[in-house]
Amino acid sequence: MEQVRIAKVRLLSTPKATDREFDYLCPGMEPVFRGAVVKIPFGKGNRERYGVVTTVTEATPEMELKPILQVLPSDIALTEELLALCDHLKEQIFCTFGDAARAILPAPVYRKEAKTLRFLARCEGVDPKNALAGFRGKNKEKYQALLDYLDLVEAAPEKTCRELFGLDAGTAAFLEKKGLLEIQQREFARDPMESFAKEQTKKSMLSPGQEKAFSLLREKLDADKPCAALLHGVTGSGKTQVMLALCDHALAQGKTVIYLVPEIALTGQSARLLFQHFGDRVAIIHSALSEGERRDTYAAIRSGEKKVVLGTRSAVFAPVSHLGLIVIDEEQDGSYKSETGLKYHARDVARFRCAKNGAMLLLASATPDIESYYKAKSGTYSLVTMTERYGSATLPQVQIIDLRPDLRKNPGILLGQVLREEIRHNLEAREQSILLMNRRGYRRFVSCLDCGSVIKCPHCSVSMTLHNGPQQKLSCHYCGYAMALPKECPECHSERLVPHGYGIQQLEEELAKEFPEARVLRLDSDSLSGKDTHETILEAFRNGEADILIGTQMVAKGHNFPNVTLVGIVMADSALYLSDFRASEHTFSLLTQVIGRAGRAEKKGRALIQTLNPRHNVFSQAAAQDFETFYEGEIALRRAFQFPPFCQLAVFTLAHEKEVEVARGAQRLAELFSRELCGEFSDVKLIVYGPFNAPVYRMKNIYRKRFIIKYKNNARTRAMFDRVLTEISDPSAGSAKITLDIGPGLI
DNA sequence: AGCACGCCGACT
DNA sequence: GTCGGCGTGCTC
Repeated sequence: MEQVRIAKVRLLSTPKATDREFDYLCPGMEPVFRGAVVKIPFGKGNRERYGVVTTVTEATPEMELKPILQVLPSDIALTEELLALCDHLKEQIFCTFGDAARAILPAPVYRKEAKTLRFLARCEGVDPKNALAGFRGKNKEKYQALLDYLDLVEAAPEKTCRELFGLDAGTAAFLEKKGLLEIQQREFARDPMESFAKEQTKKSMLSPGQEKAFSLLREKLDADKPCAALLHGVTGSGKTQVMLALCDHALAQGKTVIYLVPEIALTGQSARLLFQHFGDRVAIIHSALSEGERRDTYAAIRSGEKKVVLGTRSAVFAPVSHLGLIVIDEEQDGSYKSETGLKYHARDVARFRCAKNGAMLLLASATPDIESYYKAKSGTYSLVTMTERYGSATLPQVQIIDLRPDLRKNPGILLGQVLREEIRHNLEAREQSILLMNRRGYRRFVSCLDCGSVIKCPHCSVSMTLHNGPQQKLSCHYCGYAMALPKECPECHSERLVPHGYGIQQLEEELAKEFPEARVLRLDSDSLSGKDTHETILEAFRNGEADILIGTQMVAKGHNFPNVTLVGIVMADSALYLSDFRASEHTFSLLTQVIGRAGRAEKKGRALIQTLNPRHNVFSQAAAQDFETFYEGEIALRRAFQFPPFCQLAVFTLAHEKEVEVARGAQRLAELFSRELCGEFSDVKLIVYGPFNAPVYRMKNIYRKRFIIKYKNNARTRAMFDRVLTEISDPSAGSAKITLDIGPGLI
């Protein structure tokens, strides 16, 4: 037998069972090399699939091999470092090699779909009430539900409609032919950075405090060894200038830089400043890029044309060479953990890449993640602290207000006496105010006065949220299903349906009643529509077009409003009531950030925290911006109750549309855990909690149960997880789908 | 995951 | 009758 060139190929899109190497014949002419992306025939139908070459050998094939069809341009190919990253992610988060490779590669490499997205929309002049009069058959009800839904929401992505109403592939086309709905091709969003001027801003001088932090960090960077540092600075201490100076220093040494920002910040003012600072050298990566733009950006980074990559968490995969520095700004932000698809944490990917490249990882925050701060305290990271506010800005004066006396006088009120007076004062002084309302716990729902039932989403186990608009509408926060507010109770046909709970609309109404002359802007996901984006609303507020800005978390993040002198937190407790072990941490971080919005310029700021629980330490600690004390209390709790950083957390979730299948899978998984822990893996130390119903047990018609595991991350534990995952995927264990989330953001 | 092949219930 | 539903088994 003759020797031929054989490439070992791993598929880009594949389940666990085929996440291995397949042998293919190399074509005669084109060079095939490790890391190359190739198109190959796969399966009985020889369908074209994409894969990554891991090895090329000369050998005598033992069986008939199929040939590689095409080798993609070499500017796509994965570098050694990125190949190693794929292996690392497979090992650490139990994804497939291909899952990791797809997170790195731009989508057009492995998918050739249009850039458009299919939407279903209602047809002008179609009355859903009698549109289906001539129809018979079992699907009539589904079609009716779809048409009613489209009538209410105007248009929705086809995928959503299919999930909600269980439609099959041909239905949309069928109904379109009947003239009952319209199929639209919509473009993905445009690049929000396109309009940003590309002029470079002048460099600002560093203050003595900034200079000190900068030289400490520069020293670490210049050592050219893998290292990590945490830059902890109070809000307004000017961390950004320090980090930019460090980026400039790295660039001057011929190194490249990845600069990560939280999801919500990328369209904001601060991102624009970064963009302008780096000018032509920067490539920007975010979710709104079209696929073509993504491909071009990838090539520009890979070729070395762009030396800086600015973006949200996925930018951590950017194919830079000569990586010298990865910056993670607001490192405690939850958006660095991906909760869908590939469930990675950008910080972990960054640590791996820095270690491989002898680069520096720089984490920055005013309120670091407890786990990061622990690493800094215990020497894993260098800790650099900035304690002074930059320029003449001073910390706002903070009052903690007990709202209970106000509530006794006026049940249901949102603005207490003190906050009202402060708002009035600001209106008279022509200064601006921000009111923050935490979204969680602030939702309106509808229940029946007679039978007491709450109107629930037919696809999810949650109550529907009431929205006031031109028409009163109920919508589901989890699947997007919407319906008109019914006239009568679906259970008992009583007409006494009443709204409960408070929404941001109640706050708007209270303000309108108390301060009819005040101009109020609202920023939350409901208020965003075609022309009103985050950025336009914030810009309008910054320009003084309103006196009061009310909103959710969005108002707290990194915006600089020189004329804002009052910040009110309407109900500071709401995030504390979550069952998550990070609830205090998130509350501290949110309060600290929003308090920092007041009085950034020359004017002295005030902040008011309204609460039902004024003696809770987190409020006084956030008021004093005393992270150190907060941390000491929090880490003691984590140690006592064995939470991260003293152990790792993982969540196994079983999902299926049939409840019995989920129960069966959960029982089987429980058996597997106890079998392995008593048998082959008896040396593994871990604690299994569960099964529990997921916080939203049924979502989009899928039931979910889960297990929470506390464990130590080592090769033995990972081997055990792998064993359990393999066994549960066996058909005899049932058909429930299993997913594993390592280091969940929220539990 | 796709995609073949293969065996049963509704007409869209 | 036949189109299309999804169960089962395989992929160099």
